[in-house]
Amino acid sequence: MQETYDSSAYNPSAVEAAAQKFWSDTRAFEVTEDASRQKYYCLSMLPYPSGALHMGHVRNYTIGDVISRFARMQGKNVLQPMGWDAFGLPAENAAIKRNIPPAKWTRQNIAHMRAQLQAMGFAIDWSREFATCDPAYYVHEQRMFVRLFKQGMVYRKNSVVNWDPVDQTVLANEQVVDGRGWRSGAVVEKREIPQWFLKITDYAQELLDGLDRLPGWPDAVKTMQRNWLGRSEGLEIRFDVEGGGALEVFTTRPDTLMGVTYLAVAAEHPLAAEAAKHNPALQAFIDECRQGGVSEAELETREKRGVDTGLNALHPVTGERIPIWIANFVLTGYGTGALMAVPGHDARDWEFASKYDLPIRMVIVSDPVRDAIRELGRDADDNTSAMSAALGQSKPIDVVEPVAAEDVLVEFENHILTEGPFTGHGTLVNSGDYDGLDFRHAFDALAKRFEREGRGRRQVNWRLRDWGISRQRYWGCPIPIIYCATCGAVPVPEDQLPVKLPEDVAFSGVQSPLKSDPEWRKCTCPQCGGAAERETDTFDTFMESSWYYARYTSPGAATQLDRRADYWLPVDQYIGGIEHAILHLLYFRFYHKLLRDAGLVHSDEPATKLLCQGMVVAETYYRDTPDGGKTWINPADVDVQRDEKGRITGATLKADGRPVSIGASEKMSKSKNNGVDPQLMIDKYGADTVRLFSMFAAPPDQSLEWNEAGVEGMARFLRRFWRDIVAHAAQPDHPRMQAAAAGRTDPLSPRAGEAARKADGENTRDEIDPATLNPAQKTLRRQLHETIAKVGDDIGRRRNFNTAIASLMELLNALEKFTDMSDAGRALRHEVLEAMVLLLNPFTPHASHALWQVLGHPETLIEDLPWPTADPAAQVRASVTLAVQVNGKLRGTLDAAPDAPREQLEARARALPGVVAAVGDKAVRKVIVVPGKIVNIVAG
RNA sequence: GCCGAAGUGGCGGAAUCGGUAGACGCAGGGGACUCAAAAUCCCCCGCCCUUAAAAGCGUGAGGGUUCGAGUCCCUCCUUCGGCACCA
Repeated sequence: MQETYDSSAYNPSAVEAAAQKFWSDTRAFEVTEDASRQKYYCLSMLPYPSGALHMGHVRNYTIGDVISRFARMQGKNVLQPMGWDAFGLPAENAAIKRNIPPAKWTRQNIAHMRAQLQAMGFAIDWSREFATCDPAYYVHEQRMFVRLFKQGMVYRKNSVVNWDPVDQTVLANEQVVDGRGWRSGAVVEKREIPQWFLKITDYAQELLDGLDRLPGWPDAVKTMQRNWLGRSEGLEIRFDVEGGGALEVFTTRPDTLMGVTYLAVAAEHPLAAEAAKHNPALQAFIDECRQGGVSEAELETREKRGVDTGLNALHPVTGERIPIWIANFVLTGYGTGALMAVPGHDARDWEFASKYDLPIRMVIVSDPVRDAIRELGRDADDNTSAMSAALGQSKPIDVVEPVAAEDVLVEFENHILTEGPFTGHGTLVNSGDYDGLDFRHAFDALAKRFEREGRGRRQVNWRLRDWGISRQRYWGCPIPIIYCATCGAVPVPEDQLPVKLPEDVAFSGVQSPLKSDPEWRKCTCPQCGGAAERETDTFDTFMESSWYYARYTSPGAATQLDRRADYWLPVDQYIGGIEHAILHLLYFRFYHKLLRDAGLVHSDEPATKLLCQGMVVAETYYRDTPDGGKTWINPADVDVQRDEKGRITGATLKADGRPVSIGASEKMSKSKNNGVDPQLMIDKYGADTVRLFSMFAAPPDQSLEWNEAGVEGMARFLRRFWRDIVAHAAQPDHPRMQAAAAGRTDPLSPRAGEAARKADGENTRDEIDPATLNPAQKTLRRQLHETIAKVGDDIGRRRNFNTAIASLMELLNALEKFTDMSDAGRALRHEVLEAMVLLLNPFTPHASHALWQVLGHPETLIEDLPWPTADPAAQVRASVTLAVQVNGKLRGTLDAAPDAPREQLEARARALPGVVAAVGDKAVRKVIVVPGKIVNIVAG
């Protein structure tokens, strides 16, 4: 490479262009399978091409890039691919707003965002790139669907959606705001339509068990998935309905059966419709329940309400009549759509019963209450309590303090009736033959009884529901199904796939072009040859994002995957936002098992390690508007005022100098106008500075607050580092620079090279001899090797990039204080700077690419250089500082050899003036010595 | 409502296994350099009391365990993420 920039001052745009050109010219990051090397597949969640890169993307892909480059410097064969999650709702919205076909809008966005990713310098193998809207991609998805259809893994059933009665269209949950359509403002209705489902519940147990074999996944994600899957063991019990019919309910608490005081069914339950036939008030309530959206958050936060149907069920044990209510919190499609309510021992049932004055019956008692009852029951003559009698008490003995025991019981009962339910496990009371049993025994006894009577059975229930994959939208992958009047739903034959989505469409309204075009759907039945119609629904976009990771391994394959997948899979490190903890990551795991069962992959889980990064937030500023709203002002347009201690006292708009209000730090968004455009930051500071700040400002799993002053701090650090290296390399007689030049083959531009080329290079290749170093040199060298160890550990094991960068800053601070210009001093400085260039490379690859050359090396791919190794010998300390405490409070410190004996440490600690003063004339009762850490003297 | 996280100086954060709370950076104060500014460099910087030294207080709130708690346990508060059709 000839001189293209002046190396004396740091010029990010020239440095970055040169490095990127080198990577691109040498195809540095294109990889192939190599059985001789350890593979490393580092994957970041693929972006939705929304138009431009946002800070969340920058953060996500920088994390992936740091891990990828680090892994490659450790000698691994690293794959880091990129693609586009191209189908989805925003393209349809853009189409309506801008009058541009979704396909065109999407592909324009991809082109722009690809260029932005390249400007960030990510080490991506671009040869594997694809967009999920490419027919060459989704054809395999359609084939897989047909395969699953034939296996019986797919079925069609009615399911409820948000219906906008004005726009006559199905709305996404996101498009329902306060129960109304976002565009029309009409009150949304629930509507049932037939949809396709994938039997993810067949894999529920495996998805649950698999979590235990994912040590590299965050516990929070695994817990959320466990709870989402929601395995519960219980009984399904049939309640006969008075006058005919029956209701099936599922309960995990059969032990509370005798406490059932009402049953509740969903408004959509057939029994509700039956009861409402002659009851207008009931019908009105059912109609009311139809209003509003279908999201669980909306249903669960709604006020719990219900109406008595007037129908009664018969208790399966006592035959007692139990009222049946319709309740708006009973979800149809979960379990049986009906439940038994036990207000004494369930919080929601209790709330409902209190509101509608339904009876509350206590049938489970805690252990202390049980003991009190037994105490009372010892004297059966004096005791008429049904509960204690029921507990099977026998031998009458004198009760020492009957009043105290009675009080416990009364208090417990009162608490349930007035304060709230007892929801724990305990002992059954008021339960006839089952009195005195615990949860397990009651469960078993009732299960046996109902199984014998044919009235119920043990059952495992899951909260997880099957995956509804139909969407009533245009911009998605067409579902390859043909509807024939005689043959029913028939999958499209293999040789007719893909069913291509027409891309050149007018999309101005709310109706899908697939549905409004009478021609597209016309076809013939593959079975009988008669006239038939295509499915006009498309797949949920989670379908595409569930297997893209596997397709990256087999670019261009005619089949969905080929043998190359076996080399790369599973993913070694997956990185994405925590917002995907449940849905995407569960579908991703599910799909991998489907691929496995089709023989396409040979592992059980798609990714061994997972990192969920936090959001990118920024401060918000606003002014109140006369109509009570707020005008949000971008942080870039605001000046902040501070007092002499640096505290913020106010903010003003740059344009008019008048005050603006300061809001909270929130996720960057259009609505709060607090987004910072990564492109502006790259243009102003360079990609390396942007990368460095986004890794330094917070650990990856926490939210990151964007702060431009902080970005300037990173730019300062890089300029200092640059300047120090240039100054060091400019010393014409530098011994190590000569050594570096000796091994060099091509001419280099930086002026360090000029000096280096003049040197003869002889007698200069010696390593530093640690034995001859003076104390200051030893200290710096120790810090260097401690830093090497820490940076590797922080990146590789802890994934704490912020502390890795902090330790590199500390090392540079120490180096700048090290002014030793002897040969040994300069050689040591050279060792430090070379190591720092390599250690910083994952974060600032462009600067490292250039500075490596300034240090006298030929232009090379730094990722192919070995990661520095820490020398344990260099890290040995002659002495350590121990904290000395008296009663846990710090009273002094002392320096001692790391292996100093306990007695010596104790004696020296007790002699410290601060310790003497704190102990005073108190007796020393105990001394705790933790070698290398602390001495704590317990006195008093 | 349910599930999962997080709360530490003026700010972002550090403290990795229960062992000196505040590394590193930002902001701020003081100084050097400069005709001046920018850039750069040096010093200070948790709160409180104080001339100073020293003491005291301090990790959202309240309890607990421990020689010792930011870290472990219990209760509560606040904020954030998810809740199946946003991606």
